[in-house]
Amino acid sequence: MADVLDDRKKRVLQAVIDDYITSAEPVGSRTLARKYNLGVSPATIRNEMADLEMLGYLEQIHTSSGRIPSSKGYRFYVNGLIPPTPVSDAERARIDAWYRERVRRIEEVFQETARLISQVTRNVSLVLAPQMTQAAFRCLQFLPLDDQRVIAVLMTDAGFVENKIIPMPPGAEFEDFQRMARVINRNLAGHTLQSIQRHSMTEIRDEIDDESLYEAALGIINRALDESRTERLYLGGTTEMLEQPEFHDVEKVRDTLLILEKEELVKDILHAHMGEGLEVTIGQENQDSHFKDTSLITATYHLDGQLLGTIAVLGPTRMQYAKAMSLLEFMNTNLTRIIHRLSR
Amino acid sequence: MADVLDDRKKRVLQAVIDDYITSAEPVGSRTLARKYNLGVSPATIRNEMADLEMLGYLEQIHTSSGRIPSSKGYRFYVNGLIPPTPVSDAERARIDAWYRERVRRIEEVFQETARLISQVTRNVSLVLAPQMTQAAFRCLQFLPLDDQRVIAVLMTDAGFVENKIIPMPPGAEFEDFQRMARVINRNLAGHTLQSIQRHSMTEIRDEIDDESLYEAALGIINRALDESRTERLYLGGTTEMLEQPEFHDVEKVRDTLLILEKEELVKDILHAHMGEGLEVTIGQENQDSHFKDTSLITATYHLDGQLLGTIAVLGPTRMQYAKAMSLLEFMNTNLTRIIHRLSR
DNA sequence: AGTTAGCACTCACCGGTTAGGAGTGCTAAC
DNA sequence: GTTAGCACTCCTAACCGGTGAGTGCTAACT
Repeated sequence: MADVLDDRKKRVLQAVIDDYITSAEPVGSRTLARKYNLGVSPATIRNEMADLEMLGYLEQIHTSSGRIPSSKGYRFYVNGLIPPTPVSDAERARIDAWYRERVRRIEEVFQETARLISQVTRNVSLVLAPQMTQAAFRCLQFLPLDDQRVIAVLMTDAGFVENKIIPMPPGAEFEDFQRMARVINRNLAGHTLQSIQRHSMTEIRDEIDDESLYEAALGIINRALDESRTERLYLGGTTEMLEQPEFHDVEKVRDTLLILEKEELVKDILHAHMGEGLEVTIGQENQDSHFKDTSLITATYHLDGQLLGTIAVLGPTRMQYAKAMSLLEFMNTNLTRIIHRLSR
Repeated sequence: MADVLDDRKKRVLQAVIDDYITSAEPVGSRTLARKYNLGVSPATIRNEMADLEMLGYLEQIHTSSGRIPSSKGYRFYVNGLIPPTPVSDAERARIDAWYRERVRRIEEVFQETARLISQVTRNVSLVLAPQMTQAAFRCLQFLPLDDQRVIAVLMTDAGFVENKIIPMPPGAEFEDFQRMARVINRNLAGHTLQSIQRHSMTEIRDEIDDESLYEAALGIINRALDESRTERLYLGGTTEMLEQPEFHDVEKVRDTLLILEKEELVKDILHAHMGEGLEVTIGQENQDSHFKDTSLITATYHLDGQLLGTIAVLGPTRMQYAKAMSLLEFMNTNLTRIIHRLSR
């Protein structure tokens, strides 16, 4: 593998990619010579570009059109050529303001994060809220609503609260609910929601005499479990997407949106990329055939070392990688901070 | 005003609209004669169409293209010509199944209703969830979370529950919160959220000695008030929209989506149409210039005679009015039922 | 009088052709 | 190794004539 590009080839490749990312047009030797002072003539650049194409870093739609970067080209760019683009102070301020202004409750964080990312990157963003299965059961309490109903409130360690209105079984007293709460709390406290399965529940069943009471408690716990099992996916920026010339064709837009609507599919894809920190998947590298000409940048974030979720940007392979990557990296740490602030 | 169309003119107008609604193509005299047995020759129909154009019910893009209905034409159609299209049993079943399968909690009703409407009508749907200002305060309760935090739970009559985690002020005991809850509940029970203003709150303030305790209680009540004041808007079917030939141009799609993203604007428009039952606004009739070639069908629904919200369909003027109208009418009554079922 | 057939006319919508331009690869000179 | 020159490719936009759907008008028919 002669994958060691000499310095000038790197400079040319970088110039091609930088230019194509902003212009979305195939870029030719003349343009490069004019806009980027590479110190050589168009003819020389042509030779270099021919070499780069031979090596697979560039592609040509047809003879006599400029070159565009291939997936391999972008890959090389992302791995080494990418210019450092820290999130500017202005942008940090904007992000802070955004959260301060819009996010009141923990549930809103994810949707707003999605909006924010798509606004800044002008691309579709995906936010996978953390699964709660690792969260610990803290306690279950009942509150009297009226003579026929009680409200069950379930809390987890991470500060998430779930509530449900339960009709009181005939003949039952509020006292009964409180007794049951004590039994349940004694048995389940500290367990992760995941580990609370039929197993622990049957033990509790034995302790509770009234069948319908037990059913009611089971209801809320199952609901909390459901909630914890189904991680939520938030999308943003489907409008931003339309600004990209790649999506000037309605067919493409529709295809992409239809995919994005298949929540399970999208979740699976994001799961596949869940790992340490930032991951960039470029065009061809995508397993899913629908994403062969889009790139996906994912970043996994942690909450209290256990819960984890993913934030991502999806866009055409011609994407502002530098900007998107640094933004995700920044949001990654930021998100943890925001959530902590809110759950206090 | 010679707006009294003779019977044949009505039949021709209806045929033109019916055909255009399904085909999206300007419709000519020959087509009409072939597909709808009007009992006359194309030439006669041509004369009738010329008359209808003169009267403003039809329009022509250019000489020698068929005619398309004008706003006035649609208006006449909606007011009198529209064929009765009750929601079919199959569709009712589908709707029922949809709710049963997807809606677990009251908060989900609105989003799912939006999805459902857009699925059936293949157009954008809008659902304005009811304002809670008319809901009555029922009670506020506190639950211990740990030694530093309590959970405040606020309930309203309609069965909506709001919760917030509150850090315990230093030196305060859980007992203090319970005492405060009693004071608050005594003072506010039965009041509508709207009527709970600084007025009633100052009275409470006098009864509560600890400043920071009072602040905490104020926090949750204000939050509930905020929640009740900001009605939520749910959108559905932005993907469906793309299927309509009217939106085969990305520019149009983007324009429309950008408008729809301006939540306040959309809410205002919906408010303007809040009234009794079904309202249809066609193309030109829309105040907002952005909607000059779209139609909006709105339906106001009531909850317990007080809370009210709106469900709506937004689409090109060429829209299946009959279907959309009957669907909204059906959903209108259905929604009330579903919400009642859930809040029990 | 109302209806219909016939006909000339309009105009969007093709398929094919052409001119222009951007860009390349190659060759030969520097 | 670099560059100027040049022939070549191929996309794009504009032009053009034929086709067809549809109209309006007129004259004939019932």
